[in-house]
Amino acid sequence: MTDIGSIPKAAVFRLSLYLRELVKFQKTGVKTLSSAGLAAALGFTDVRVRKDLAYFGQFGYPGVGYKVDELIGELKHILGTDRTWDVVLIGCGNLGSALVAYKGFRTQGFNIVGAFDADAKKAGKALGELTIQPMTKLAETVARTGARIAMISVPADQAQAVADQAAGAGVRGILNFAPTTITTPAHVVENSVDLAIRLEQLTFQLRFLMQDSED
Amino acid sequence: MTDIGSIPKAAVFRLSLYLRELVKFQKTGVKTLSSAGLAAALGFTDVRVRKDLAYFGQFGYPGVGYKVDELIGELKHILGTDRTWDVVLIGCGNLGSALVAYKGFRTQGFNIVGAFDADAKKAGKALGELTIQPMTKLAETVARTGARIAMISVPADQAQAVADQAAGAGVRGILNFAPTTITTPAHVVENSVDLAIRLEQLTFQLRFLMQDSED
DNA sequence: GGATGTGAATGCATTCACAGCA
DNA sequence: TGCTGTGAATGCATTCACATCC
Repeated sequence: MTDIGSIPKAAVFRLSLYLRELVKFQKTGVKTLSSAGLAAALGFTDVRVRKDLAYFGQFGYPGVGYKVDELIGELKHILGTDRTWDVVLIGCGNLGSALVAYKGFRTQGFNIVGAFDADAKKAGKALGELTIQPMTKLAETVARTGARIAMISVPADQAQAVADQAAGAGVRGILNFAPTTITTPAHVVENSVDLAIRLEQLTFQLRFLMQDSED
Repeated sequence: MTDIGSIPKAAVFRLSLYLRELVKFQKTGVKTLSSAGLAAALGFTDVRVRKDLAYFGQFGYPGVGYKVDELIGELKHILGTDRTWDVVLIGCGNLGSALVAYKGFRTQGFNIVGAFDADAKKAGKALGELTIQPMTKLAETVARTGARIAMISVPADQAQAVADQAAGAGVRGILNFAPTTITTPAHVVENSVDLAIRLEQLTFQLRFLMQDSED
């Protein structure tokens, strides 16, 4: 197996973009696609596509290109989405509710199998097809379902405590939507998505674009 | 004004993390902070913090560190959040509803001033304190409010059309939550957030961490 | 001919080492 | 002494040029 340390993180991210785009091509009946064709759809160069794929193996056919079905299978295998992943959600506020209802997870093989909230008053209430459970039930659900991923959408000041509980319950990957930095043990992978920061990055670019820099 | 082209994108992103962390320090009454102190809170090195800040100016005091209040002001100015930004939301499904309700935007100075949906049946319905409007009203609202940012949370197959309409209406920045690549004119900045891809990146790391690689 | 795959060169971000200031 | 700010060195990602194969 390829050494994960030698692979640029950016390349792995682009792999997901390639997969997303390939599925679109597949739906329109395209059977075979060149690196240049895939690159054009994403605004990249053909070399970048080939170099990214080359980190993981040789999937193409010289003179022909890539077989769409085949490459989709390979990318799913590499990214780990050739199987289903059970996920628990912690934090059932506005964002958490949207995450449960978001259909895009299911189609990618992510299955939310439990919803939890620290607020005891929420326990027992319905959230989509799930019933909100108190945090005391987290470990039990993780053990029973084998869920290895937690999505955290709690207020910033609770995020670290909740992450600790998730790690303690046996979760191995955390997607953190709380607007704060959290730390996890070495055997738990953590990724953060801060929506406000994403807007902030946009305003930075906008200030230059709009030349209203009054210094 | 600093040349935006010479500044690493990653550095700008970290600026947002610094700001977020500084506000936390401010709340606990910290008046002065060294680059090492700020770095430790985020798991970075002190040099990285200083180098990132140095792209934009000299904000520190040798032998002392950085004055928390002052640096917060500088970072907000750099990032463009020393003012309020009006934002329109396009796509009032689950995710869109959560975005409207998300309090984190308001506290960073982002104000959602209009909610739009292509589905005519949704027009007139309430969404938080807003009333959902048909897309035909988009240009008018953008012109009236001066909103320069659009958040797009529509299905993938509508995203490009909606982005075109937003650009046509005078929007200059787009935060795209639809799981697809969209293109915009040169004078419109675009950033994408694909929630499923974020999970996918996590499973990639997990497969290696959990050593269940069956090749 | 038309495409992939890859060593070599380039360019960019990070880290190192230290000058300079309070 | 303690800390910031920065030129120089390193390391990493991207691009270039081309060997290779259908």
